[in-house]
Amino acid sequence: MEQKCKQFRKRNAILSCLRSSHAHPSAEALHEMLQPEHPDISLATVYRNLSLFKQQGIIQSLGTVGGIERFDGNVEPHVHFICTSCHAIIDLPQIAVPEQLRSTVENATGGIVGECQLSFTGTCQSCCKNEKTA
Amino acid sequence: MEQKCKQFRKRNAILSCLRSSHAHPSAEALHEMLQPEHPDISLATVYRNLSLFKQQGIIQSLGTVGGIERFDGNVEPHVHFICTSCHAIIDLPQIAVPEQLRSTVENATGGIVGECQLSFTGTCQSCCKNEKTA
DNA sequence: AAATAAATGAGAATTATTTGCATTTACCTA
DNA sequence: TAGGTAAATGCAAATAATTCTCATTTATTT
Repeated sequence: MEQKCKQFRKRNAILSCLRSSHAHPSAEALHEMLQPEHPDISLATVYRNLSLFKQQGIIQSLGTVGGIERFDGNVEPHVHFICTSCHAIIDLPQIAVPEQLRSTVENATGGIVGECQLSFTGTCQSCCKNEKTA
Repeated sequence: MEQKCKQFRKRNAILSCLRSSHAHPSAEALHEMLQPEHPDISLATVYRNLSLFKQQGIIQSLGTVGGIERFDGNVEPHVHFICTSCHAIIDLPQIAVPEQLRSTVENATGGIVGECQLSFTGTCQSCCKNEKTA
């Protein structure tokens, strides 16, 4: 069956792939995830569109982990746990982002606050296990 | 006057330069800061030693800002404000890092938490002013 | 259907960081 | 103090993630 709306097919594929992932993928990981359904999307297009989405504020960058930029399709403020061993990024929805500090920061700096990022780094459960057995 | 201990002269110079800076410099910025006193330190040595210090836990990486890694000689947990316009990083000692959440995170993930990073991104005071006049 | 504008693929270019290797420097011991 | 060993460094080449160029394709508008 043919898709009705052909506009931005690849662009939409990239966005919905990111949004449906909980892995906070890199551009390359996203590209690989798209392969089965869209083997004709080039890596450059993934990068280009991620850039665009970021600029539009419909996705967020979590910064680099192990030298590679990671993305999140969920722009609601939420906390992350980052495993420094396997570079997994896990959401921590049970913890609140201290958004109320926003005005404190603005008063302290005289600037304007956009985002607030709270993250914990460490060793994830499965990497802890592997360390034991190793 | 000759320095008494010649051991690790360059290494120590790099570390104390980072420690005495409030700018959270990149490797290259640090290299430039060292030029007047130590024009013979190569950029590779700066990178190498920063890597070492990080591994030893005596400095911390703040991740990349604008694609460039930034370092902090202060390993005490503290909050940062990052200007997305000029890439300045400012300490916010008046705000507490929610260290007590550490155990909550460990319970939620089953992993082990090392660091806790809280940062705010936005536009700093001087960049706000420049936007107005521009 | 033609014209215009936007999106994409492929690969080259860019650039921060890392690495190999020869050299220098510091330390230790006889 | 001289000689041997290990660590640290400079330089330049290598690496690798990301960006850019440009020709081509795809969509939209008239």
